[in-house]
Amino acid sequence: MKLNLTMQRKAVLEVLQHAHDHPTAADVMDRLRAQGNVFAYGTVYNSLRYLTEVGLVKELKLGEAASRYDAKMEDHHHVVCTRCGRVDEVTIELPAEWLGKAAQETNYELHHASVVLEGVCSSCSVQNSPSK
Amino acid sequence: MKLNLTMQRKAVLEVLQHAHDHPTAADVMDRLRAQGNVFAYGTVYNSLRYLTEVGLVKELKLGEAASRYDAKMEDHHHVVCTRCGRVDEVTIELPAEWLGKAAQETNYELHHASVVLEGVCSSCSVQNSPSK
DNA sequence: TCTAAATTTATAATAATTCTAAACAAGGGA
DNA sequence: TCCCTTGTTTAGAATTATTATAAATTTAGA
Repeated sequence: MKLNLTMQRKAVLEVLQHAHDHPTAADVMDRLRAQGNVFAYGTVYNSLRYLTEVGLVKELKLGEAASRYDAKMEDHHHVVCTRCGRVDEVTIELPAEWLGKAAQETNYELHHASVVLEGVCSSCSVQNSPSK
Repeated sequence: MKLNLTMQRKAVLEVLQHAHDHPTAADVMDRLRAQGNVFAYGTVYNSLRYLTEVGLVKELKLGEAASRYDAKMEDHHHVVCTRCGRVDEVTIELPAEWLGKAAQETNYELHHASVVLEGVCSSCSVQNSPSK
């Protein structure tokens, strides 16, 4: 099964590779449009699915409505700012020891771990606390 | 602001308290129906939101389409079986040291951490490996 | 070149959830 | 008690993200 990168798939991949954030499918669509590539919605979703399947991008489900996509393939975790919604990356790895304990507790054969942290990012915490 | 537990909210809460799994809104709806409580969908969602806001239940976003709800309030993490979709709990806590490093790396003020592990549960791994 | 398979497209469909407006209920004064 | 305000439930419409469908198009291989 060899890689079949059509021009639309290539364009989607490039958007993700040049992004320094974590765009949703709609974001990807917008950025393609901005550069003159008008594809059908289905094509963008299809491309994202294809690229995910062949392992060129990763789908992030961070508990928001929409999935985000990421071309950076090293395994990493994420922090979401509860004030502004910004998402940043956490590159340090979960201690193997902790994963071992979790596997033992649950009796699962673990394949993957994903941590979503929540907090307030530095720019939001500079502004005075919310009134609420 | 005092607690306002209407009978529908109470019924929803009770379903969650008696559940030993992690029901979705639709599951809650079904269980209510099964016991003769037919509420509007909006009401179930409303109740779940209210109960979450006052801190009696927790909304779990595990990367599936639908949110799951849980009346168990101690903080804990989850494992999802990639074969059968079953969800189990992980009660061990993330090492504070790791969280500290994450806070340092990201420069966030962290409030909450949620880990979603993926793997194969014991009953699925007993059955011979999938053909795929 | 011809054919079969894969892909794109536009659009319809689905699933989970929220919104809306009307009807209802409850509680606190006058 | 009656009235009024406020909050809640209800049914159904609306929204959002995503997937499915079917026709048209492209691609690759014989």
